[in-house]
Amino acid sequence: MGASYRQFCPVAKAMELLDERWTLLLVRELVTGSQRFNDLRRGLPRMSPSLLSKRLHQLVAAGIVDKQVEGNDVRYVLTPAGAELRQVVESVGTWGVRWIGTLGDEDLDPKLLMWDMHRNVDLSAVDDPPEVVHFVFDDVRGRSRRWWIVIEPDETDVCDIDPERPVSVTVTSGLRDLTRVWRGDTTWERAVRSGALRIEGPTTLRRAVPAWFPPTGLASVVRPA
Amino acid sequence: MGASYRQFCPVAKAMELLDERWTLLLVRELVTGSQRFNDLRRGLPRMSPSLLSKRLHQLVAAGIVDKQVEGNDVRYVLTPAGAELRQVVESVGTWGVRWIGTLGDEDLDPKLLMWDMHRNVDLSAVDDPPEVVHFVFDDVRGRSRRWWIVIEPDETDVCDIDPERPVSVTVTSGLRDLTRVWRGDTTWERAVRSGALRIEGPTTLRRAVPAWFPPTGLASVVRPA
DNA sequence: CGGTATCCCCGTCGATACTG
DNA sequence: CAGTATCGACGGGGATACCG
Repeated sequence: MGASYRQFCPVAKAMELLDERWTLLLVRELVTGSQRFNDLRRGLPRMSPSLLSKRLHQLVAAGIVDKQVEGNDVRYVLTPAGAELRQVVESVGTWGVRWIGTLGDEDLDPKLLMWDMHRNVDLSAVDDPPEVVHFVFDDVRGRSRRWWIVIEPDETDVCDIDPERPVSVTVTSGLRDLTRVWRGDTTWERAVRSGALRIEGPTTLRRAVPAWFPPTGLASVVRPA
Repeated sequence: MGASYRQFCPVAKAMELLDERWTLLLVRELVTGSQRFNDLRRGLPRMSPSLLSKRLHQLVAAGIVDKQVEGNDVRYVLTPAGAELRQVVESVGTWGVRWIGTLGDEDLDPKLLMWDMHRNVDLSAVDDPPEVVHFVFDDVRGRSRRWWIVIEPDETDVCDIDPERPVSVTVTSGLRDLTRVWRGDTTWERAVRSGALRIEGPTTLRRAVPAWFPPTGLASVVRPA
């Protein structure tokens, strides 16, 4: 646990927990719905497993997370106290999206982007699954250049190796461009229009893609003029 | 500035700034209205001046604070971006007051309590200033035992030495008891009724005291059942 | 899959003193 | 009042390897 501020103020008491590195991002993952250790890791790829383990213990000790073990199955679930941290995550995210527009190159991560997009696919918007969306980042070299998001009727997977299934649509762009679309800094439409992003495939499907990856909560936050 | 999380997520980008120790408490002070270096210090007594200086520089660099110098007069004022952090401070405080009820002895601080109370006096509720409220913490020894809050028509001061002015009301309690009242963990009325807190003076004034120190925003947050 | 164990470095923070 | 200077300790956390 972080050092005490020695203040009775509720903000101080809360921050003793929340100002530790990674803690609120872990809560964000839990709020998003991840419950398993390795799913949490995927959302926090730069966090070491030992630190993740430590933070989970701290959150359990603080009454924010409940560790539910059933045989081999381990799940970390937010308690009522933890669930209310959603308001904190949202207010922080809203502020961040409004006032920190600039992303450094080191903030861009294809794997993380694909992981986040795939878990937010709107299955109800996909008329005729399965669909396979192939992403190509034309400014990335190596294994992270090409990705496939496979949308089944009731689940979605992401692959970094060719699943060898018929591709419905191919999306080609710079990594930063798709990231900005996903964050809501711009729209699919504007990105396509400007040439930053290309969608290839049958017209109906091309038009449907944006609906499969709908703006998440923070993406629709109004930006300052 | 804190280390990068290497994530495009707005929550991560925001927390790179906000998860550093003391930062959000400093923002809280600015949101509360303090603008001068030494006033900020009073609200953050355990923060070293060099660290306060460093954090202010960081906030200025981040576009959250504007340093306004006019001759000898230096003021730190929130920018529009900084002002919007009020939502973050409030959501964190709301969560804290609801889910972290337990205060350690080390969280209690008479000087900080008096500083916070004196700056939140509701002058409009004081019918016939000046009034002098004398506080006695019967479980504290030494210089921090006795305090005076002097309410003038248009300003309020706090003293730890006898101002030698006629005392209107004397409030006697344990340090924890008054802290809990001020935080809204209990009410003036309940504290008096239980005997934890004693108010002495003319009846009219005794009855008026709670209105002079009205519950601040967080104090009125509903607690979980 | 679901974690522990270890190890060491580097940076933060705290304390204190001091200046214009 | 409004800060800067210095300095040392400590421990957080990053990396990596490993276990059940």
